[in-house]
Amino acid sequence: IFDHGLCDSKTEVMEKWVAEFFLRRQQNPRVYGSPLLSALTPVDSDDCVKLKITAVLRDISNSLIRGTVDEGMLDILEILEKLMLQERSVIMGSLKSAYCWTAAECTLRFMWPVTVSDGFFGDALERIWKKRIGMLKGRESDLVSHELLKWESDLNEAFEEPEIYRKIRETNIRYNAISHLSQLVKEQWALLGCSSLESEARKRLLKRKDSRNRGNGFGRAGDNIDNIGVRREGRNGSSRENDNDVEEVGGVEKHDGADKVNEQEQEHEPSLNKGDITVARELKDFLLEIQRLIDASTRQGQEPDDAMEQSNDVTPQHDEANRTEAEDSEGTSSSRRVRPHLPTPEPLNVSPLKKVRLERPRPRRPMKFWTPEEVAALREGVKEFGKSWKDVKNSNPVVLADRSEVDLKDKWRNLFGR
DNA sequence: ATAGGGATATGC
DNA sequence: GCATATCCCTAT
Repeated sequence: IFDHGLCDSKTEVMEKWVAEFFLRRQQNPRVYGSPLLSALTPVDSDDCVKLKITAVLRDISNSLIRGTVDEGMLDILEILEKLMLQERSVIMGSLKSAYCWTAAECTLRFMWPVTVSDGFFGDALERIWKKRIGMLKGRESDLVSHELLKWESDLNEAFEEPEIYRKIRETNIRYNAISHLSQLVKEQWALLGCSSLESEARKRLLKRKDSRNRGNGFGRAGDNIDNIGVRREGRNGSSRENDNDVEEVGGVEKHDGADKVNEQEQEHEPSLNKGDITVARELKDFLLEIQRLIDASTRQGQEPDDAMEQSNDVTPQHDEANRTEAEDSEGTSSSRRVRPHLPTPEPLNVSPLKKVRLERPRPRRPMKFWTPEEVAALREGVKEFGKSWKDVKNSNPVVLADRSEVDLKDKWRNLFGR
């Protein structure tokens, strides 16, 4: 930072980088995007939009981890849409679908009573579909998709027709909402690419390499460098969820064997490699230390520490790694790494010698003939999605509520097959 | 997840 | 008994 003469705004830059670091850490569902951002000094530059998107994605991920899909999620999705508009990028299909199914799920929550009149379904329709989505329509938002309009009409119908109400009530909307949201998050993380810290590290690494090469008389063309940087950013960014950033800085050179241009050069410069890894490791230790402090101050009165450690981190490997490194940085200054101890896995019972059926065969589901309406829905669906029965069912979940994907396939077979 | 074979229900 | 529709099981 100092080298780049950014002293004036150095706090801001630092804050942004640290914020970005925390927001991108997957194993940390205790960091909340919007509060973290609002705690920072307000800056409104272009890269700030990127940071805001990162914060929004963190919030969505957190909600998904907790398993909550509520109207707060709709708020977040609307914010994401606005941010995308600011970035002048297109509103993607995944965002539209996610919004649509989330809205449906939010309405479904109020359909727990058996009949319409007993509950708050009417209120939900009013609040979510009339007011909220009415606003979207008002500003001609791209979030208003065909899918969304279809749901709107289906739900309005359900208000009048008890039969349709029942069918929607029994549809597993939640599953669809969650998968669309996951898909959205995945796409967006990929689109964001690598973190500021990481791209800065790459820039400086390449710069150093370049100056060395010139000294050695290799003389790689200068324009090469930018190309390499850009290309890598794209590729890495799209193939990755969000990992620990610092680790990546250290690993930039290590797990990068695919890039032929650099492969040979690396072997000639082991010292550069080593230095960078050391710096990255130190930085990581510092950040872990900071995080440990934050955790200690936010976790008061929530749960006993031990339980926290185990329940919050998703994978046991990460858990172990974090703990040992944290101990290193606070305890003795030796760089000795403690081997993780993992429990011996339970042996799986996979003997193929005998396949016994423990459960008695299930009673056959009562037969129901296909109504012309259902057949029409099936035809429409196949016209649009082909033989992707999952999509066909989703294209009209209300009419096809009583039919499984296999049923659709079977019906199509006896309509046109063989 | 999907395709195909097969079992069971329905209608004549 | 036969044809057709629906539902179930399982290999890919």
